[in-house]
Amino acid sequence: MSEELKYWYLRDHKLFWTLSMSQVKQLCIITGFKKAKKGDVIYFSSSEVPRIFLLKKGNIKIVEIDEEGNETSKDIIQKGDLFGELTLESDRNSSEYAKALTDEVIICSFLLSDFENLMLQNPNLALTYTKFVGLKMKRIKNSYSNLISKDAKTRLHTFIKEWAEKEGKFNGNKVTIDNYLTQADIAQIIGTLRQTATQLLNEMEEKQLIFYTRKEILIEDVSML
Amino acid sequence: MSEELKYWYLRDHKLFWTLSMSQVKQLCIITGFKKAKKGDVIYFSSSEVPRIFLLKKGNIKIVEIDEEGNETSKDIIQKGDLFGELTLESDRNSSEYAKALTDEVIICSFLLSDFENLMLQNPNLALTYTKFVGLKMKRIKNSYSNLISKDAKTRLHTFIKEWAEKEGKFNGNKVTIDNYLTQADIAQIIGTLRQTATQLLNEMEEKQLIFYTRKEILIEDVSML
DNA sequence: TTTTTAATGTAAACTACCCGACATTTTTAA
DNA sequence: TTAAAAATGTCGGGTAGTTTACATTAAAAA
Repeated sequence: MSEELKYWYLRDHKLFWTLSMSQVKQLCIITGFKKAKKGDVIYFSSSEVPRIFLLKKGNIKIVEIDEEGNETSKDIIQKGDLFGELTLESDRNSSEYAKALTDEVIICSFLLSDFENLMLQNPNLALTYTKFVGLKMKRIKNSYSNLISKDAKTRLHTFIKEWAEKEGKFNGNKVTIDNYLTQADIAQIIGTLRQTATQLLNEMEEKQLIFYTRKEILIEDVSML
Repeated sequence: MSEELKYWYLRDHKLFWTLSMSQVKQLCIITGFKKAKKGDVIYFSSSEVPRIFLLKKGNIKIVEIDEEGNETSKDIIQKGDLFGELTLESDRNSSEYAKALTDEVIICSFLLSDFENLMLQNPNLALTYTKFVGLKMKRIKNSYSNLISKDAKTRLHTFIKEWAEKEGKFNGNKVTIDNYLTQADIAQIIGTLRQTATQLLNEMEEKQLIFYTRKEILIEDVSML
């Protein structure tokens, strides 16, 4: 991949707007790129040096495995999101990996240490980055309080509504979402069983609220959710 | 309060170690202090300018009120913790306030804008702060995934164990925690009903795992939780 | 195309937890 | 010291959601 292209991959991300061209190029030098297809597993919290990743295209999910080998979806990462050692602390004893959810996934990454150096040289970047992490935290907190106070149906409705707002193609009140998640994925996100999610989705379909296929989700009227 | 005292209040916090004396004093000039007694309500996300708060002494909880007037504990803040507009973005439409949980609470605060300026002047502070926020996010994420995958009993055990590790006085395997939470508070933190929490706590007491009073919690053997 | 694997659909038994209701104890305020 | 308020204890009845188990359908792989 050409240096120029790398440059633009980073440059058009909000986080790096405050940087000068030469500073972005400095990051570019140490930047890695990865392409992946649907289903591919991407390791990132491996034995290598800690990195920060930036999802340029497609969608991935972060999966964690516990001692017994059970997989749990920890997070869904969307285009433009950062992931990896966001806390700027490497975390040895976590066994996470990423899995591509869409056909073409492009991830670029840079070394944590290089990023830190750049932040030291450019405090504005640190500020922007903190706001970035902060926003993410706010979102997590939000779904957190959703989880403890609302029932599964409400959680599903909220999730679909948010998904639609983030990625849906609007057409009046109708929205089409490109569905790259399985019902098992959705279930994990809203914190319930796959069977419960299936049941609820079918219930919504009966009520003509949505039309679910493996390729896309059609919402008749977002305001009804 | 003397300028000198203010200085030390800030100075002994990890976050400000990298700052020179004059820089801390710069923050001090615009710093506010508040003392509160148990039960006192402290407003912070009010109509004023956005601030960052630092809890110097005691414990407080962050409470949110929804449209119907229901109170929910959102967070427990411990000595040394930062709270407020951590995301560096002011959040207008949230109606949160803090409530003192312990007898003597000391909070100091500074303006978000002043803090930002200081971060721009001192990249090291920016980096430290970023790590601080990142750590907080990691903790939240952790309890989040606890909430969806574990049952109430496990959640309670995990909570008490973490609490003990953070604040308990160890004596071999025995730990004493200064108990400033009501069972209702604990219930909200672990995302269950007050009655359920009471039941589980009594169950633990029957099994001689803990001894619960309103003043303190005695854990016979932390490794048993 | 056929085979294999993954995703979705369905349903009964079971249970952890919620919900309401009230009693008792402790703390705070009068 | 007494009255009021807050915190804790206890107990069923109800149910949302889990668990287990298997059937059907769609998508990859052979």
